[in-house]
Amino acid sequence: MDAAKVSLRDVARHAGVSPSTVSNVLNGRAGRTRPDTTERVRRAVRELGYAPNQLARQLRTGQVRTIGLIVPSVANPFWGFVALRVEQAAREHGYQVLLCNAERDTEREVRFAETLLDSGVRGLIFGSSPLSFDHLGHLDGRGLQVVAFDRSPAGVSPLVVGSVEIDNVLAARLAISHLTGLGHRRIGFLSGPIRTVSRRERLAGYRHALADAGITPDDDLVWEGSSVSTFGDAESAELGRTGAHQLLSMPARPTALFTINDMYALGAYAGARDLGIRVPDDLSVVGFDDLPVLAEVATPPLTTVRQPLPQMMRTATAQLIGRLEGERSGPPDHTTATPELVVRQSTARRDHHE
Amino acid sequence: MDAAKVSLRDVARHAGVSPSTVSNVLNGRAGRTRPDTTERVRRAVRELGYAPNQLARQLRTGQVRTIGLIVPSVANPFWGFVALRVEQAAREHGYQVLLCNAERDTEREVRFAETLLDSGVRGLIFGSSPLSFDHLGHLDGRGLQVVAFDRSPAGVSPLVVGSVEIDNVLAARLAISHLTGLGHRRIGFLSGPIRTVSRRERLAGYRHALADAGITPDDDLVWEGSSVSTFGDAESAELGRTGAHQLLSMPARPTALFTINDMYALGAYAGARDLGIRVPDDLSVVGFDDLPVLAEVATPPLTTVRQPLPQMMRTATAQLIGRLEGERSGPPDHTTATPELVVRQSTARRDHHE
DNA sequence: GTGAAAGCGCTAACAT
DNA sequence: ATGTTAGCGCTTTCAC
Repeated sequence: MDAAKVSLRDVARHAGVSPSTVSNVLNGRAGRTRPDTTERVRRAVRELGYAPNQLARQLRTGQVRTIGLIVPSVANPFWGFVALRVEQAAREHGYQVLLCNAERDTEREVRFAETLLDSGVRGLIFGSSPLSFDHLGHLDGRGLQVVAFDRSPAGVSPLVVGSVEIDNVLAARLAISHLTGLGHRRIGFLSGPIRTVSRRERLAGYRHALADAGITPDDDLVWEGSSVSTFGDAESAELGRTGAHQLLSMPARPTALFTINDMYALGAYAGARDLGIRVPDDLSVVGFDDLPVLAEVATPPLTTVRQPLPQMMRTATAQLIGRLEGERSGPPDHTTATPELVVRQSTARRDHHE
Repeated sequence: MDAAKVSLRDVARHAGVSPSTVSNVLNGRAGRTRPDTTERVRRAVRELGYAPNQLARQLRTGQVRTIGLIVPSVANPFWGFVALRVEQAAREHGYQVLLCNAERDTEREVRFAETLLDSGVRGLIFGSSPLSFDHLGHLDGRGLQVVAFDRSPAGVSPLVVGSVEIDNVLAARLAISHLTGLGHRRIGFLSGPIRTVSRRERLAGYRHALADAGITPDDDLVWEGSSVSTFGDAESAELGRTGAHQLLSMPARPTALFTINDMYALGAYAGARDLGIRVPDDLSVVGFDDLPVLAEVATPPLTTVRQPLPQMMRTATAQLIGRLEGERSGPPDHTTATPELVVRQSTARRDHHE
């Protein structure tokens, strides 16, 4: 009854068969054994409460049904949702997910990758972070396969077997043309360090869209906060607030703000409030991500750009597992999803109040 | 250079020594080897880019420097912060953390526990969830050790070697007496399913504090939402909104709301707004958790009860690892931390506007 | 101070 | 249809 240390051998003895038979029965290769033997083994397993030692199994087979998910910050609910989706998809393939919180720190990314590799994990999904995968270059040749999410495969590391992202340029255009359509001409761009591909692209999209509307981009309106804290994206909101303070204290202050994610937008709300500036009456705000519920319950409900997360994560996971199981090979798979603007109540016509 | 499949034997050969010597050098048992041998081995390791196979090591030693953290919902940033802290503390002891998202589902908890056990993990930290640990009873005897956070060890399972929680009764009293002190007499209690010890205790504290203020608790003011969605705590905010709708539509509606966590509070904000009820002018709201930044940037900034998370998680982690390493034994360790009320701007005097 | 040998629990050829 | 055997990569007595 006590499952303390029953090994496969114990089961074999108890059932009066050899270890290999037990192994065969347990690994679906029934049919290879006579029904009654199979039954005897099954019963022994049950009676002894046998649970296979995965360590031994994995050591022997070299197969580990686990993938790693490396995210920039578990404190940002966005990544919580990403994790949720990946885990869900992985489970459908019989895989487990190891969630690693890298805090946007390259060194930590490397350590995670190494540790996982050492314990047999061969597949990793990376959430957006540094520009390239150069820091993982030395891991090449160890069988590692990487799928990038929201992080272009630009570095073209041989490790990268796939990528999933949205069209960030388009996403930014969506946001900006919504704003210009409402008559805004001085639109701020609020972001943390622009060191990821996705952030670069969003900035590019912002500039293009402005130009398209006949507005000359003004770099003074681009605020790039630099993080100091080691505590990740709680900080996002904080940065959004600080950025808003600065941008809104300019002589010719912006009438609208486009933020790099919803946490920044929420922070910007607070920043505006601090200065007695009302959203959306005096200031329009567009966020990014459409954080489930949070964006909706915010005061006022946040207009934001949504990424189709569920499909994206499903795709990323399937790509990775496909590679791991050798069903897929050849050049990397790249998927680009289409963003969508969700208009709520944080944006209003500029002339509204003038 | 290629770290593909260098094993300890390869290193030994390369250095002209035996495997055991390499093992000794690598496991700190230097001093047992002559300095020059040690050096030779070290060089070989470097030259070959050797990385020990943890699977093999763990199989042999039975030691796995990994603990599991089971949380009810990674989509609630609160648990993200918990994870952050646990991981931080664990790292200081040289341990890794496996983050498991149980979605408040007992079956998933069991599966996680079993899977981890099968891969050698012996220590688990459980975030609040069901009332007891009965569902894990069958795992007894497999060497599992559990520390409960925000989840009383009431079930007194032999698995539980420690627990860390705040004084939830006191926490609720803090919130309620703040409110009664402001003149509120009809105070709603907004929660999801009251199936955890901590939620029960908060409800008890709410009732006591009311009684202390000479108010007869009215059960119509206790709203216990039932979750349906499988998507965890994004739902919290949703439930908060729904609950607020109901409570605020009563003939004699409450003038204040105490919510089971900050996500509910944010949801309640939205619910009130939907009905044209202003916070804090027409309705005071007190949350729970003090979600970093989110509570602060909310509109209005949220008055809430704070748990001293960093210390609590540090304690929980240390307790668990202490047990795993056999430094600690005997009866379970219980720690109760003291909550603190953070007053911001979501609460106001009741007579304010009457 | 160093090496030889056994074995952790499992699987997979290869017999029988 | 089942059993025998070898070995995944490591650690650890126990000899030398």
